[in-house]
This record gives sequence, structure tokens and C-alpha cells, in this order.
Amino acid sequence: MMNNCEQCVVKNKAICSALDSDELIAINRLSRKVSIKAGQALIWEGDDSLIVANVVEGAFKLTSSLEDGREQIIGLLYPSDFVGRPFGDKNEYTVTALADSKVCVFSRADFDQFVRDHPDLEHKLLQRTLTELDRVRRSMLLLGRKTAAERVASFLLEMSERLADSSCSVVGGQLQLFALPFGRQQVADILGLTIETVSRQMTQLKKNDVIALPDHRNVQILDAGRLQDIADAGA
Amino acid sequence: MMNNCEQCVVKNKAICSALDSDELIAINRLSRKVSIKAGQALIWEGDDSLIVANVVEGAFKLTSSLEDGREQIIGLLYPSDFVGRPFGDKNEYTVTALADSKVCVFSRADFDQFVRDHPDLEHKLLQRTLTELDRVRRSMLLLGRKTAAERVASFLLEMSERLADSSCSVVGGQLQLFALPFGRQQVADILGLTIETVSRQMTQLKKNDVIALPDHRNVQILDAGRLQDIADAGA
DNA sequence: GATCCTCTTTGATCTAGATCAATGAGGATC
DNA sequence: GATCCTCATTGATCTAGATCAAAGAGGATC
Repeated sequence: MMNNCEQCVVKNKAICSALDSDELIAINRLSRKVSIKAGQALIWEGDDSLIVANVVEGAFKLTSSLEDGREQIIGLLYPSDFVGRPFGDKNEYTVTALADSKVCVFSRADFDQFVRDHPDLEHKLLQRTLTELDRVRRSMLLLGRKTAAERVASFLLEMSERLADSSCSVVGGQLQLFALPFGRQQVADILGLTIETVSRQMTQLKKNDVIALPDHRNVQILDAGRLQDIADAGA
Repeated sequence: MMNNCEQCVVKNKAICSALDSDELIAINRLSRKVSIKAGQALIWEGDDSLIVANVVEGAFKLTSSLEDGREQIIGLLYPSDFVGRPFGDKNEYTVTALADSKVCVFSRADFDQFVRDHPDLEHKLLQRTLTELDRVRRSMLLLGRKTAAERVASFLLEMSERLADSSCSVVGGQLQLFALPFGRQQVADILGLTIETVSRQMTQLKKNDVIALPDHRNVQILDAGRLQDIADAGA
């Protein structure tokens, strides 16, 4: 079989890292690698939960929407992240590729069974889920109580941290120059704002020399302390 | 020992239901029952995660706040719910009793170890965490994209469902008359609104005969269909 | 290098919900 | 049953951010 776990690029970071080589061979038999084009959906809100997967390459957004088209991004997924709803019957959100991506897909039934038989794997999955829960709760404070300026500042700081491991010019665990993996509309959908408000807040930060914007996608943090102050209390 | 798990009121609903009687005896040795007065905190945001617990009686709110006092309720806990952050070093939120309550407390280190040795318990914990994650994500859509009217309607429906198992006059899995376990300010903190806006929305629903308000704490749903429509799209 | 196209910025105006300010309505306590 | 409380409602006003409406600003494609 071609999709061999042994040579998988995320085998050390994904939940599979809990498995030894015999177990990897077993789970490999249950999986198939699938390519997804940017914009294509992997899972639909409201559908039965039939598959779960590991992100191997690319990026995904997790969204939930209202009938009239209002959309909220409720999560982002990067390589080694786990996607889908094990041990449950419905998917409560849509998962869409933000860039051309590759995932390692399992049927949910197979996966559920395999997890029950491998407590170490289940433990990894629990840890991931707990971490994700913490992250999601943090964004509830942002969505419920923060102003537009605070939201944008918090977002830029989180992105600089989250993208940090994949690059170079790092100061204190934060990346000082980074490329946003999405456009303004999607930033707006993450922050519960409109595209215009996001744009205005960014230019404001630029005017105050807190950040620089070499182009639409790239952001450079000039004054991380100031940005942190704005994120926490709008100062 | 007095706090015997065998006679615990939540033993069939809490994660402990995964354990047989020998295991219950073992976990009993690790636990102590603690009473908490309404308003008292059990866990503080930012503190090291030293304890975890099961709610036995009462209710708790889970909050996160900004320096200037703005507060967001990011979760609610009822009897049989699990509290705390296992397998992690910090608590990211404060847990406060909303009513006089009882919890069954474990040291986090003991609990972590016990869970690792009992995969069925870990599985229950994972299921709970996944369900909670779904719930929290649903509220991200509410906080990020719903109007005040939609938020209040969604809230009333969720409360009627969540309180349903503990009472009588049920229609289609929903409780038609129920007592809110908290005041208007806390409803506002759940919905990311102000107390005045919540109050206005409630009187509006009353005027339109969608709900009745016998008194400040009690709510009666008169037209569940209408309420559902309002919750989903503001109709 | 002109013509699209899509995405972003900027400006003007509007409005949902916040804020400010009384007023009402139980429920303890004396 | 008067005096405090605390909490909820109602009203008047204000404002952050939405909405509406142009104008830039790259990149593709020809």
C-alpha cells in the first residue's frame, strides 16, 4: 500500500504518535489518503458523522451558519490536527479546505473501534480535545465581550504564536513577520465582525506603528507589547 | 468512610458510571466531598490545575474575564458534570457556585493517574469533552453572529431542553414551564449582552405571546415553534 | 499593457444594542 | 407595615460597528 504511515509527515505530531509500528500497520489498513482542493468541503454541517481524519497537509476551516447566510468560523485546522466527530452521530459543523490539502481519512465506525482498543490513542485524542476546548472557550470571551480593536489585536497575536513553529524570525515564542493563511473576509468570520471593520482596525494599527502591512497577506508585528495591551483591555 | 460512592446520587450519570464496584472503592479513597456556598469559587482562572471534581449537587458557572471587569460565562455545570482541567497545568477559567453545591473532589495528579489506568473512565471523559466541545462551538455562532432577539430565544430553548430531564410538563423533549437557575445579569453574561437588552427582549417575547413570565425566575414557553423560528433566523 | 476579476480600503450614513438614568417590585429585617 | 436591599423593567440618548456605496490595487489572462 502506498499511503504508508511509516513515512507520513505528521506521524510524530498527530494522534498516531501514540502507536507502535505494529499498530501503525493496523491503522494504515483502515485509512486512505485523500486530496481536497481549496474551497471543497470534507464534512457538512448536519450530516451523519461517517468519517474522521487527520490533516496531513494544508489548512481547513470549521464553520457553522445561519439560514440567511451569516457564517461563523468556529475553528481552524492545520497539519497533524484531528477532524471529525468520533463517538457521536452528527457533525455539528462544516469543514472546508482553505488551501489545497491532504487528509488521512478513516470510516468513523472503524476508527471508533480502533480507538477503544488502543487506550494510548484515546488518551492523545482526549488531550487534543481538552486543548481545543480551552482554545474555543478563550474565543467565547473574545466574541462575547471584546471590542473590534481588542479582537483584531488578539487575533494577530494568536496567529503569530500558532504559526511560530513553522518559521524563523521569532521573538519570545512569537513570530514577528508572518503570512496570514486567509483573506479579510475570513478574518471577519473568525472574529464575528464585518470585513470593513477588520480592514479599518488593521489600518488603525498600522497608523499607530503597532504593525506593518507589507501587503494584504503579510503582517509584521512592530510593537508586540502594545499589541498585547490592546488585546487585553483595549488600551 | 462516609462519602461512599455506592450511595452517590450521581453515580449512574457521572463519569464514574464506567467503573465496577472494586474500582469505585479505589476511586472513593482518592476523593473527598466538599460543600460550596453560592457565590464561592472552586477554581480560579490562571491558577495551576491542582484539583478536578464531579458536581454532585447544585450548579456552577464557568467564567473568563477581562481586566476591566467585563465577564463572559463560557459554561454551566450541573449535577454529574465534570469540572477542571485534567492533563494540563493551568485552569483557563474561574468556576463559581451559582447555588449552594456539593462536589466530589480529586487531586489532579491522583485523578490523572487513575484515569490512565482505567480506559473506560477515560472514554467517558472523552465523550463528555466532545459533547461539551460541540456545545461550546454552537455558542460561538450565537456570540459571533446572532442578534439579541435570536440569542435570547436560543437561550430559552436550550434551557428548556437542558432542564427537561429533571421535571414534568414536557412536550417533545422540551420543558414548557421552568425556573431559570440564575438572574438577568447572568443571562446577559451568558449571551454577551447587557442586562437591559435581555430584559427588553424578554418583555418583547411576552408582548407577542411567545412566552409568559409568571415571575422573574420562571419562564413558560407558549409557542415553541415561534420561539424556534426566532432563534434560528430572527423571523 | 489593456481588460477583467477579485479582494481591500476608505468614506458616509444608519442602527442595534450599549450606556445613562429613573422607576418599579419583591423580600428580608426590624 | 415601614425601611432597606437587591434585582428587573422602562425610557432617553449615545456610539461602535454594520450597512451601503465608491474607489484603489494587485494578479491573471488575452
